Amino acid sequence: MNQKDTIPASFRAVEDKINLVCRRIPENSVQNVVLIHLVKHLQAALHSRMSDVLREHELNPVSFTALMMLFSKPNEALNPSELAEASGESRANVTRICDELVAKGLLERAPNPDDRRRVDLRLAAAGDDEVMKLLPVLRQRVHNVFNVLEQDEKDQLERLLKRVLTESAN
Amino acid sequence: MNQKDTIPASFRAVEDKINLVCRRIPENSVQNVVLIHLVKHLQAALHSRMSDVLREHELNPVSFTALMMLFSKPNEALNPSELAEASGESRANVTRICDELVAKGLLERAPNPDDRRRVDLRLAAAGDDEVMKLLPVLRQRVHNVFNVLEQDEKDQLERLLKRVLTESAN
DNA sequence: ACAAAATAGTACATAAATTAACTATTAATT
DNA sequence: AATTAATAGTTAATTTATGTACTATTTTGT
Repeated sequence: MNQKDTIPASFRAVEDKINLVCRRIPENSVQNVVLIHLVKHLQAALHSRMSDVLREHELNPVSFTALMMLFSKPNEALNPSELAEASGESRANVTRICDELVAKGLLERAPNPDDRRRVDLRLAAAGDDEVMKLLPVLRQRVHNVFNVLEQDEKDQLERLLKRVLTESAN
Repeated sequence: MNQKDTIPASFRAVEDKINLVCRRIPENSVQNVVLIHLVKHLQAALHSRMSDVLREHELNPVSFTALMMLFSKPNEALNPSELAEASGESRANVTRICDELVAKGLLERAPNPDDRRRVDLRLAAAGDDEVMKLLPVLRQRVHNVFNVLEQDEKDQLERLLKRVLTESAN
């Protein structure tokens, strides 16, 4: 059976048009363009699922990721530059997100004792609770979509994505 | 050799923290969370690369995608709902993007003769030219990042992404 | 034939993110 | 020691996107 049949109907419209575009300009690789759009659509679907869960808690995927990254090291601070790198956001965006999370009582900022350029960020107890509460729901409603794949397929997907990311991130 | 070594340094920070999070809540699958973040980071890297090319032409990835989808069928109109589906954007966003593209002279709107709810969208000649000009540059600077993979690896990546997208898009 | 449901597209208030510039501070260079 | 370069974080203007509600129109159901 052609595995390519198992795609959402909405992506078929995307793929059909990419096929036609690449007929008009044959030097393009249909497959490369399809892959780009697959990544975009999958990211949007994952983002949407996360948003649906987090909206009720007045959070969004970016602010939740920030909390989760701080949750990883409850006894250490991160600074905004580290958080920017860990969450894939710009430093300006991290400032904005931290403003919101501090206002919600989920995160605490403090001056760094050793370097006055730096700010120490720590999860507040309420933030820790929020992550504890939300991660199981996210596992059910978002993370588990990957369980449609077998273990060896997940391993392969991870390797392939990492190689493309390495190539594209410089 | 461990293929997982070939990741950008910036993603190592992500993966390290995900590992620590999943030590605190062991029911989570490190790999599923890693996969979600891989997709997010890859999408951001691809988006950034596209933006770098398109910015000089006062376009962005979403407006270019709209042009490209119309470019696929130069002799037929699309309506905003079809374009929304083809580009993975909301109908409200498509209205906004079309406003911009009409203002730039790259796209034309007309009433649909058969159905007064509908609008016909067509590429203007200038839009056609823009796509012709930009696709080769995008191929060089964006699409070709996937050429780090062998053909069978691209096939596998496509299949796996489609299966996860099918699972997550409903 | 008429009413109800659904679709199409837009408007607008609000949310989210980017970009460039800035000040303060530390690190590196001379 | 002094100067230059780099880093850290923020600000604010601008860009991009969402969510909800709306009107107009067509389709569906009775």
